Amino acid sequence: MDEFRETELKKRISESTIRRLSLYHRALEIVEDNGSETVSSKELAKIEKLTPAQVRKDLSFFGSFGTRGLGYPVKDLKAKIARILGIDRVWNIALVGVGNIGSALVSYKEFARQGFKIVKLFDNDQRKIGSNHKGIVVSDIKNIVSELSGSEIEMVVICVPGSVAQFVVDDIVKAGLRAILNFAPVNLKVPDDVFVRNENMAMELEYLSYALVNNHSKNRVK
Amino acid sequence: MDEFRETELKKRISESTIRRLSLYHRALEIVEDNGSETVSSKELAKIEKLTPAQVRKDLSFFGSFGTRGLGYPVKDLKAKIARILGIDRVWNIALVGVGNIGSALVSYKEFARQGFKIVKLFDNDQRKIGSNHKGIVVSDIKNIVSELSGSEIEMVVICVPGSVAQFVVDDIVKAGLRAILNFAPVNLKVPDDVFVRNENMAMELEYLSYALVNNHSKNRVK
DNA sequence: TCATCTATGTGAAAGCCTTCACAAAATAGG
DNA sequence: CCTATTTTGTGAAGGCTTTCACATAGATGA
Repeated sequence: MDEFRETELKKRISESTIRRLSLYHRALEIVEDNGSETVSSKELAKIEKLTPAQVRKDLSFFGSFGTRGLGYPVKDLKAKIARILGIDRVWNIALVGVGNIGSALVSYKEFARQGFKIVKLFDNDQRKIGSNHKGIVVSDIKNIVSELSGSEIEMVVICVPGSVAQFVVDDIVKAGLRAILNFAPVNLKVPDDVFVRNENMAMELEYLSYALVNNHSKNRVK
Repeated sequence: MDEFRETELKKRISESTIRRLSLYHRALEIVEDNGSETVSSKELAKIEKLTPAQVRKDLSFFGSFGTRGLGYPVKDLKAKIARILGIDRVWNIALVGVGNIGSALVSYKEFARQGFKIVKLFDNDQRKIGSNHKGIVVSDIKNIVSELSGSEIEMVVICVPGSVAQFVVDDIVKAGLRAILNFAPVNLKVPDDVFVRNENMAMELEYLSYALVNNHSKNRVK
C-alpha cells in the first residue's frame, strides 16, 4: 500500500481512472459470485463495456496485480482495489435534509453494503426534528457545527433545496469535514481541500433528452 | 435550429460539452432571477466554476449567440440552450421499481420543474401494484411491453435491484423505447441506438472515500 | 465621429486520456 | 524440456478536450 501512496504523490491519477476502479470492483464481485479464481482484463472489460487495454492501464497505475498468461486473482484484486478506494472500512456519514430523496437514501441498501453508514440526520423543519428514521433521530440543523466537530463522521450527504445548500456547506466546512455528496442542483463553493461530488439527476435526463432530439445514435455514419 | 442539426452531423459534440450545457442553462436561471439582461462568459464560468474560454468554446459549437463587448442575452441564450437540449417541451416518463428511491423520484420537484413528467409506474410486487403514488396507480410489470409500446412515454427510469435490471431493460427495448436512466448498479446491455445514463450514487461516495484516504487535495504541491 | 474599452469567437498549442502493439512472463500440453 | 499459447504491463502513438491568445466587432462616452 505504501508503494502506491508514493506512486500517487508522483503521478496524479485521473478522475476517470478512479471511477473505473469502482466499476472493476463491482465487476469482480460478479466474477467472484460465479466462482472464478482468476479473471482476465478482457473479461472485466466485457462486464463493464470497456476495453481490455483500459483495464490493464488503469490497474498498472497502482501496481502489477496480474499473472501473464493467466489473468488477475479475483479475491486478491478485489481486496486491493477496495484498499485503494478506501472502502475496506466503514465510513460514518451524516445526511442533511430528510425530504423525499434524503429519507430514501437513509434506507438505500447499496450504501450500507459498501460500508457507507448513515449515522446522523439533520433537518430544519420542526415537524421532522426528533422524528425517527430507521432508528436515527433527526437533529436540529442549528446544531450541525457542534455535533459534527470532532465526531466520528467524515462525510456528509446534502439533500436540501438549492437555495440553502451553500449555508449548510459552510457549516460543514466550519466543522472541519472534507467530503460532501451534493444532491442540490447548485455549484457549491468550498475551500480547495474539501471534496464535493455532485449528483444531478435532472442533468442525466437532460442528456437523454439531447440524445433523443438529436438522434445521436452511436452507430450512426459520421 | 436546423443550422445546428447540420453542424451536429458534421462534428460530434462531446459528452462533456452537453453536460456543461445543462450547467449553463442552470446558471442562466440564476442570472435571470438577478434581473440581468446580458451575461458574460466570465460570469457564467464563475457560477459553475469553469473557465470563460470553455464557456465560449462550448457555445461556439452551436452558433454565435453573443455580442462582442457586451456578452450573451440571458433570456435568449437560455431558450436556445433549452432548444438544443430538447428541454423546451415536456417528456413523459415511466418509472420502474417503486421502492425507496423510486417513490422518492416520483415526488422529485426538480424533474417536474424541468419538464420531466413521470406518468406511469411499474412494479412486480403484488402489494404495490394498484397502489397510488402522487395520483399514479402502479401497474404490473408483466404488462410493461404492451403498455409502453406506442404510448406517449419516451424515457424510462429504472429503480429495480441490479439482479432484475437487465430483464426490465430488455422489455423496454422490446417496447421500442430508446432512453433509460438507470439507478441499478449494473452495466446494462442495450442495442447501439438506445441511450443509457447510469446514476451510481455509491460510486460517488467511493470517489470521496478515495479522495480522503489519499489526501488528494487540489492545491497540493506536486 | 472617433478613441477606448470590453468581451466574443476561434485557430493553434498544450495537455490529457485512450488505444495500439509488442516484448516479456507465465501457463499448458505433449 | 521445449514449443505453442495466453495474457499482462507498458512505452509510444493517436485522438480528444481544454486552454491560450488575439483578431474582431460591437458598446460606450466624450
